[in-house]
Amino acid sequence: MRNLVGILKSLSDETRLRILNMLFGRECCVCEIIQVLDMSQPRVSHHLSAMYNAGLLKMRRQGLFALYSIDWDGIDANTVEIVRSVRKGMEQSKIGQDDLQKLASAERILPECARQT
Amino acid sequence: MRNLVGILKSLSDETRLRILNMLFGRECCVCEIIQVLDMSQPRVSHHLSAMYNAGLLKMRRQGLFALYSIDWDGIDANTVEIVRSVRKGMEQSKIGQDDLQKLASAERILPECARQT
DNA sequence: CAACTATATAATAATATGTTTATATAGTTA
DNA sequence: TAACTATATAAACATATTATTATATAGTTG
Repeated sequence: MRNLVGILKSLSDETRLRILNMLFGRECCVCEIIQVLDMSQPRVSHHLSAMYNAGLLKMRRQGLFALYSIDWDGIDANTVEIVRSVRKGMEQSKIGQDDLQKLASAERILPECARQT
Repeated sequence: MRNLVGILKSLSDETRLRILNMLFGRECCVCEIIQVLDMSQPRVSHHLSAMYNAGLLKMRRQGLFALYSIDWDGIDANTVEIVRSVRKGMEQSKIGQDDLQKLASAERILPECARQT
């Protein structure tokens, strides 16, 4: 049950639901999430850590990039159902739809890096 | 989506999951919940209000008693699924099982009232 | 290896949430 | 209606969560 509370806690935040929504579609790197949400890097990293620590996400490195995705194999059946419900909820929301739209054109570089190219 | 966050927030607390678990079985009055959880009356009332305000619970009065129950008709399909998952999670937990056991022998009187009988 | 990039972490400040204590209210009963 | 009971609410305090700012680290490239 402690675990269940932990999962629910890690999901009870708007920013985290938006991140999760992005990850339903595909693996994302931190800078893509930063661009879509238009939030500071530490803020995004912090929320990713929270979901990672709750056991919701997994991460792999690709060079400098940290690629996050949903850890479908690591979560139990109950959690899967909760996460699926969140997905449905986000699909119906304007902000969730907009985020996915933006994600489609996001790039794996920070705005600053883009300037220097 | 705001609503979804609200639902998840109202569920991301151990005490509230325990209360919800009790309400899966049947309508409960506040003093029964107080007895089972062994918590102060304002504390229990506060958590009930939180779930009530989130739209998860409904309440009816029976004399002095306030009877709370899950508002199955008031919550949307997605929320129903989340709540069902919570139920499964609680069924598997020791504390959830113990609470239901205690609830079976709880009475609609506060310990203080009992003494005076 | 020096400079750089993407990300993480620590420290701090801001905000929200939960708990307790005290008090109010709605309904009951003598 | 006065005393009582079950519950709600408000105020004050304690704790937890989130955001920001600053700094560290891991990996890359010249």
